This record gives sequence, structure tokens and C-alpha cells, in this order.
Amino acid sequence: MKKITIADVAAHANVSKSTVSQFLNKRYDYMGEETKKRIETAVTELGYRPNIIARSLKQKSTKTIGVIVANILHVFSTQVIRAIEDFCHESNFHVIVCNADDDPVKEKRYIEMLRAKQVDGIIAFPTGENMELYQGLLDERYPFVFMDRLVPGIHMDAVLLDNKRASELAVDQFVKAGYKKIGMISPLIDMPVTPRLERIQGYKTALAKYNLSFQPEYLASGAFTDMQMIIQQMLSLSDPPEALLALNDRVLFEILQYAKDHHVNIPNDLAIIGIDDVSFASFYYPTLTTISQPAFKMGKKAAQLLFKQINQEDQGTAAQVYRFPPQLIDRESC
Amino acid sequence: MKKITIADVAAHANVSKSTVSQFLNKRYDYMGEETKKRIETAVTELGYRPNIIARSLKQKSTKTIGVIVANILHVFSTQVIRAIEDFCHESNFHVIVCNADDDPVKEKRYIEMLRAKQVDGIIAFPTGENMELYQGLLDERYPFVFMDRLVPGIHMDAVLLDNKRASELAVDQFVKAGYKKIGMISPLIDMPVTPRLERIQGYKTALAKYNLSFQPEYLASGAFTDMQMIIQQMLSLSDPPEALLALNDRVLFEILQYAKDHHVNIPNDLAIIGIDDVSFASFYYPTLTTISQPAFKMGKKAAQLLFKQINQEDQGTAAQVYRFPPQLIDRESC
DNA sequence: CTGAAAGCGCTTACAG
DNA sequence: CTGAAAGCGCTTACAG
Repeated sequence: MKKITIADVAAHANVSKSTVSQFLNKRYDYMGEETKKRIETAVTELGYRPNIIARSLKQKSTKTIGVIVANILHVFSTQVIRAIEDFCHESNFHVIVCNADDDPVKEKRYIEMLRAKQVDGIIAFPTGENMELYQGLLDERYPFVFMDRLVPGIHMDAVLLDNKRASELAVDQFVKAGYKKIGMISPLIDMPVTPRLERIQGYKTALAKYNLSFQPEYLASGAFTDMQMIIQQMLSLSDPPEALLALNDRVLFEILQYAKDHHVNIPNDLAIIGIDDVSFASFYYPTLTTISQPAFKMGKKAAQLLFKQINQEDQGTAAQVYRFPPQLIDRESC
Repeated sequence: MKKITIADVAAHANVSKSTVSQFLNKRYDYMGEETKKRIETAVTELGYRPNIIARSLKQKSTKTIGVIVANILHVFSTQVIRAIEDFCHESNFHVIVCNADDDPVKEKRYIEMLRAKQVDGIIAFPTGENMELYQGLLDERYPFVFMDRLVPGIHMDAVLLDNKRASELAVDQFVKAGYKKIGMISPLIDMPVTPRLERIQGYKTALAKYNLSFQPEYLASGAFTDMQMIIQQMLSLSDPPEALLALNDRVLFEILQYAKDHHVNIPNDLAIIGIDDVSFASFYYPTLTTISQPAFKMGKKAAQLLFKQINQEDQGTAAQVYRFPPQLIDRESC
């Protein structure tokens, strides 16, 4: 079955390719009724389907953007992607999803491949390790938006949670409930990923606000494979924390697993707040106090920023970092 | 900043475009060392980046596939996408993700758009409502694989869970634990979606296997907004079920929410098994017995099948349905 | 061993 | 109101 092209339609309708093209692009300013109809029937009779690749080559726009996440298995990434996809759908754009797995080499490959594919722009959770690449993008004014993470020295549009505020909300809540010995558990800080850094910073600043001195033993980080041991160590201190802030959902899982396995009563033995609202927060025993991120709003904002760049509506405006407010969801674990 | 094309590289290296193209495609059969070097330096000096769109137009392959899921927010979809993406990555393919939201109109639009974009194939969770479209795809031998769902009458390659077996595993476990009054809750069956139909069928068959008569009042389905009420009704029967099978994770959430809100003790008042392993199963109170699906294996298989079709290695072989075995994860809720 | 030429399927100034 | 022609950036038989 031979592919039907615009030439076939033109022949079948007895007009030129140009006219068919005008018709398809709804530029019928001066087109005769008769001509329109002939083309229309030719299109349906032949089952013509335009080849957008050919159009893209000419128009230099593929109506496609790339989204590079660290890992699509993370709920936050999923929500961000969904928001971006919905936004793109309205403008008839498509999105190519890539998982960089926090690997700078993969990230670089993906960015280059996406550009070779002529995507109109990219939204990425940057690894932060491809400085020259990011700077090159910026110099070229290639449409690009950072999501969730910042890269020091690279002044790119970016959408982030107000991470410090997230930790502050948690500490506020702990203090309000009467806790003074407040610990925090973080994933491994193998690279300087913004949310981790800022949430830890926010935790320290919030403690200071209440004149609570920061205890280094109350802050631990490590790989998930070691996390049970890390939690064990912290809770075995001679003077252990009475409240624990989980830096993200994955850490929260580990803490809950530990509590379950070692019969730690929440919140009596240990109060808990997790950053990231989790699916089971409202029916866990006890229900879980969490700090949620407006993932959909953030994804939408990133898409809007990218489209502004693509449509060159950002001329003259400097790159900006947009901070979104976290929200405390007050339940029973604290 | 003008785009560098293959013509620029050719001029800079003092060779023809053909030769540059040969070089880029690593066909150096007869190429002089000297020539190679000249081209190589030209490429790096100019910072040349090939335009894959142009290549695609000529070669009639975009090295891109489309994946149409019902909703990327579902964990199962996410896992399937991740597996597909990983598989594609090895072959330097990219994936465009679309959410059809169980809307046949959206599904149709997406399939047409993806084809217009010349993707090399599509994997879809079909709505089941675009019969002519599916049949047309099949007639054209367009590379296409159904995921998670079947469409009666359309003989397309498909990858599914052995859904009946999933329900059977659950009923087996309930019976083993001494339960005879076994109910099941399902989402709304507004359209004949394979997993729902088959899981319900499997539940009935498994009951029969144990000579347990099927009680219509023990099987309920409805919208999630009504689900609390539906559960309430079932548990308020004069002779209510003592064990409940949740058709999927979303239903499980609703049952757990109900149990929490109404102080129903699991498993003493009510034993529960959910199809879909959930993130918190191992640290819930009690830990949750679940039936897991091998989502990654299923995604990979779908990608393999699609690639076989794309590479035309499926000539002469009839379309097949691949069934993957569910697995019981024995915990404490039953 | 390398190059000229045609062509992939569109769009778009321009001419008439 | 419509068409001929050039061109988007590649690849690929074919000639030499």
C-alpha cells in the first residue's frame, strides 16, 4: 500500500500541490468553493494523511518538546509530566519523555538526541553536572527550563518548590506540638541536588528560629539500602530525637518500615512529618502529617515558561526562578 | 546564529555532501584516511549537529514510537512506560507518551497525530471503542501492540496479565485462610475493559471451584466518588462478606479508607487482598496481602513485540496474546 | 575513492 | 484565484 502524498491528492483533484497545501492549512482566502470541494473529496477518497515530518523540515518546528526526568517512577515526576502533557495537548504539541537516572552522561546524550530530533524545547530535572552543555544552551537561547533543581551559575528559567519553607512548615508543626528534639533523614547526597540541600538548610534555619541548637547526630543521610541501619543508629542515641522529618516520600517509606519492624509507636514514641504527600497518608495508622508540593501547578508553569521561550515572548526578560509554596496537611503523625 | 548543515561541513572540509553523509553514517569502506580526518575536524570546528528530521524524511523511519496510556498517573502505566523507555533506549529509539484518559475521541486523535508524525509504531492501552481504526491499522500492518486490554474481534499482538488467575490466587488464599464469604469490589464498569471483566470472571470461577455459590450482593462496582457508600452497603448486609477482594489499587485505597474511618479491624473483621502490589503493603497495619503484576516484564515484552513488527520479523506469524502470571505476596491482611 | 543529481513530502514567496 | 519553482537538510543509487 503506497503512501498517499500531497501530489496524489493534487492529481486526483486536478489542482496543484500548492493549492492543496493552502487548503490543508486552512488558508482559503481566495480559494474557489468548487476547488475546495474537489480537494476535500480527494483527501477523503484517497485517505490522505499529511506527513508532519516533511512539514517540520520546512517549517523548522516539530511541535514536540522533550522532558527529561530523573526517574519516571517517582510520583512527583509523573505528576509533573502529566501536567506538561495536558498543557501541550491544548497546543497540539507532543512530549517525548526521557529518564536520565541522575546520570550526567545519559542526560547529555538525551539532550543531544532531542536537539538532533529538532524538538522545540526541553524541560529537564538537571543532574547539574553538564555545565558547558547548559551554558551552551543558554548562549544559543535554546528554549529550556529547569525543573525541581537549580544549577549554580546557570541563569535559566526554573520552577521549584520553596524547599526551605517546606522544612520550616514541618519544624513549625513539630514545635507547635511541643517537640524540641527534631531529627531529619535524607537520601544520599552524592551530588548537590537542590531540593535535598535546601530542605536540609531550611531545617537548620527553622531550628535556629526557635533557638533549638542543631545537633549533627540528628541529621543523617545515606543510600536507601543503608537506611534501616541509619535510622537505627539515630534512634539508638543516648538522647534520641522524638520527632523525625522525612526529606521525601522514599525516606518516609523507610522510616515507616522501621517503625513497623521495631514496634515504634507513631506519634507517641516518634512523631513524623514527611515532605511529599503520599497516597496512603489519609488511611495509615496513624494518618500521616505531610507537606505537599503543588506538582501539577509546577508542571504547568514549566510548560508555560517553555512556550514563552519558544514563541519568543521572553525577549529582554531575564531568566527567573519560580518558587511554589508547599502546604502542610495536618494529620495525626505529629 | 545560523544552523550548521551538512553543506557547511562539506564546504569546510572541501568534500561533497555525499562524502560527509557517508562519514556520518560510518560507511567508510573506501574512504581515505586524509578525507576522514578533514571531515572530522570540520564537524567539531563548526559544532555540526545532524538534523534527524531531514534524515527521517528520507529514510522513512523516525526512530520514535508512541505509547498511549489511559493515565500516566497510574503506577502500573508508569512502570510499563519505564520498561518500554529502557528497552527503546538501547536501540536509540525515543518514546512519545500520550494520555487518552479512556476517551475514544482523544485516543483517535492521538493515534492519528502519532501516525502523521511518522512514529514507527504504537503501544496502546486501547479504549476499545475505535473498532474501524484498529481494524484499519491491522489491515495496513501498521506496527501496533495492545497493552493490558484486548479488543474483541481485533487480532492484534497484545500483552496482558492473566487476570483470571489473579482473582483465583486471591480466592485460593481466602479459602485457605478459612473464609467462605468472599466479596469483591470493582471500579465502575462503564466500558468493557478487559482486566475488570476478567478479574470478575475469575472471581466467579474460583468460587465455583470451591463450591461456593456466587452471591450477587457480594459483588459491587461503582465510581470512586460513590465507593465509600458502596462498601458501606455491602458490609451492612444482614450476612456480610468476611473477606474482600479489591480489583485494583484504587479500590484497595477506598476499602482501607473505609476500614480506617469505621474502625473495621483487618483481618479480624474483614480480610483483604488487593490486586496490584502497593508501595506501603509491607509496612501497613496489618501488612497487606496483594497480587502483583510483572509490569516491567510486560512493558518490555510489548516493546519487543513492537520492534519485531517494525523490523518485519513477524512475517507470517499470527498475532498473539501474551499472558503474564500474577504473583501472590502473602502478608497479614488475609 | 569521491561527487553530481535526484528525491523524501511538504511550504511559501512570487508570478500571472 | 491558482500554479511553477525553489528549498528545508538529509541519503543514496549511480557514474566516473
